[in-house]
Amino acid sequence: MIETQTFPPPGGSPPHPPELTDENLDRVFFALSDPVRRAILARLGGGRFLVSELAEPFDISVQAVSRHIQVLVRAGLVQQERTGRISRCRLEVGPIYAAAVWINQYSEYWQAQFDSLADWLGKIEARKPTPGKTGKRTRTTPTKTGEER
Amino acid sequence: MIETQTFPPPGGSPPHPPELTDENLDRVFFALSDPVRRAILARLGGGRFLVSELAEPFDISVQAVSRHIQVLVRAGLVQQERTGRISRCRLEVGPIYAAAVWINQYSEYWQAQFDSLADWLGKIEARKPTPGKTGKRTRTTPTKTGEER
DNA sequence: TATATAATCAACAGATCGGTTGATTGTCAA
DNA sequence: TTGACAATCAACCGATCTGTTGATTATATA
Repeated sequence: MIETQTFPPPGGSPPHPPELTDENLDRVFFALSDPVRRAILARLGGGRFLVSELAEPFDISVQAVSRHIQVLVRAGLVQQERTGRISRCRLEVGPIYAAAVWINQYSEYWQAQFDSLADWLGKIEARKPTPGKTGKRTRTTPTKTGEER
Repeated sequence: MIETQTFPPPGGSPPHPPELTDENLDRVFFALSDPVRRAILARLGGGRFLVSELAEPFDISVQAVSRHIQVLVRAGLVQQERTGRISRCRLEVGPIYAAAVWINQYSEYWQAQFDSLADWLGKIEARKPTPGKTGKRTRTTPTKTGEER
């Protein structure tokens, strides 16, 4: 049996990028796996927003967006500051940074095939829009009862 | 309403890192959100493995692992070569690269707080183990019926 | 040929996800 | 005080997720 491995962050070092525990990675990657949540993060890249403001672009209820935000909060990707009846949300990039660290474990494998990330990022810099927005919810993970057999 | 945005890859450019469509990102991030699947990817970093070999370290059935692998295949992270009754699995890093590209959209936000990714990666280089292994399945996304109220 | 093996398919169970509507809580303002 | 508003809670529904066991398919092999 493979044992749990927590991949500790380096000694004293920067502020505090979250630890790369399995649980943290689960929550972060899961939070990123939904287009609505990614769109919310993209909005939050531009500053702070109320829940109602974040909900406005979507066709779903405010309650549904509120729960998406809670998923982001549990993943550490969003922090909420409650003042009175309003709740202002802001982006917290630490977990994204942690995810980047995890992903870059595989950079050695793609270096053979692709440009270094920096190179490709440099190439797309020119046409770079604001971070990814999204559209309708179209369930993307196929149904369990197989379709390609 | 925010419209779907596909963030096309640059002109001719490298081999073919998968497009950053919402659907692709959904599948890739979802595939990465499970510790068993991440452990399988880590194993596959070391070469090609049979399904039965990949299943061996886990406490779950071969069938369950087979379905995890199918999730990885649908995300484009694993390719299977069937020869006879055996199916050899290998890592495909294109989608991980694509995920890295998406994540690096946020690098501008973490540059203020943290080291550049390259810097931190350099720091942990010394203690770098093989990519993340995992342990038991402990559902990490909490139950819907709220706990913090 | 008969049998063991690799892998998947199929059906099921229990938990979770993502949406809904309605109620509740708490704050602001007329 | 009363009412509007921001946000969450709560219960529900249908679909999906992850595991199970048993059957099936297809290939090796004794």
